[in-house]
Amino acid sequence: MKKQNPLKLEQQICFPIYSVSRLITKAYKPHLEKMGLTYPQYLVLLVLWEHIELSVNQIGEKLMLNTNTLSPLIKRMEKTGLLQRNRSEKDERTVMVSLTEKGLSYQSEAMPIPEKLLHSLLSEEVQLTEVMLLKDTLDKWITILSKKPENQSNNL
Amino acid sequence: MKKQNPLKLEQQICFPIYSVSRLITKAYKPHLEKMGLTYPQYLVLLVLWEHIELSVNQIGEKLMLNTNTLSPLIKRMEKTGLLQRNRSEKDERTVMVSLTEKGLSYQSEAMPIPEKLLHSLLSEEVQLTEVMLLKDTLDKWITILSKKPENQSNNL
DNA sequence: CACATTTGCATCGCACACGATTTAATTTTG
DNA sequence: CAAAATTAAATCGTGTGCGATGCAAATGTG
Repeated sequence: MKKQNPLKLEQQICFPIYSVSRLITKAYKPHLEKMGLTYPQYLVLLVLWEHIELSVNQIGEKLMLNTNTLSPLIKRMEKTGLLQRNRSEKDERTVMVSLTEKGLSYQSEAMPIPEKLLHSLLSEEVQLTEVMLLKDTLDKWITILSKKPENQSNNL
Repeated sequence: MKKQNPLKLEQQICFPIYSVSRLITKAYKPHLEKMGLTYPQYLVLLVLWEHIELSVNQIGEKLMLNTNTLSPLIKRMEKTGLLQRNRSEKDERTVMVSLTEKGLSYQSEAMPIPEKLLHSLLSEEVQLTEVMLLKDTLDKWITILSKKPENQSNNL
């Protein structure tokens, strides 16, 4: 009933999450590279399709990424013409990011991707309810895991 | 009942997995860096604690990583004295990897980590059964997702 | 209002991931 | 057995993640 050896790879919860995360990124790849996108770039587009304009920090909050990751990523996206960066007039420190026509236009092409991938996953083995349940569980975990970053001594 | 906009970040299953994966890695970090380990290095140790000796490819199969990721990673671990690399005598192409005394000795120190992190996650909100269920689901997904790598047109 | 602190972004360094290519050793085939 | 094909690692280039640091603008404080 109890775990015999907590260090056995098969018994760890961390490894499946790590692997599935990479496998899903890999599944997105063929669809995204038609648009010249990487998976994190696609995530940035997702939030910008929902918001006309966001600062680098605001994008970072939504994706839980810091500027040290986002700054170069956004600059690469600017270089490929997906978005534009503008210093805020109110606060010169802030860089506001907004999509170009090209970035906006990719929305229609990207729209069917998640559904398509979900469909190819669904089968007798995997029901939609299971996917929804998984998502609910993970969302809850995100809340818990991102809550205690300062409690270094005992956090997960 | 149905998804209204499949491109909404909150409705995507991919993003929670991606985020939880990174959050878990972050949770491991303070424990692992006491030993000077990164998370992928810890994974390599996990499989080598279960097997006296493995080739680079065999480690890659278990962790689903290719040699272009593993070769430098393993070399870094060799440099820090965790393991040794030896060309196989039977097949000069194969590099056999085995732990040093130091690499073996880290097992006892690493043993309590997964349990400790699991414990800090468990609460009224998160029951052990939920964790087990999540793991079962993810394991099933790994099987499905890693099955059709050549079917590029329609895979997830 | 001067000065210390905070904030937003960028940069640097390091360690993955991973597609693509290279090199060397082994196996297959004619 | 020699040439072709396959295989195991390594290498290269690009793009993340992320801790640490730097810098300039904004804010707080006396």
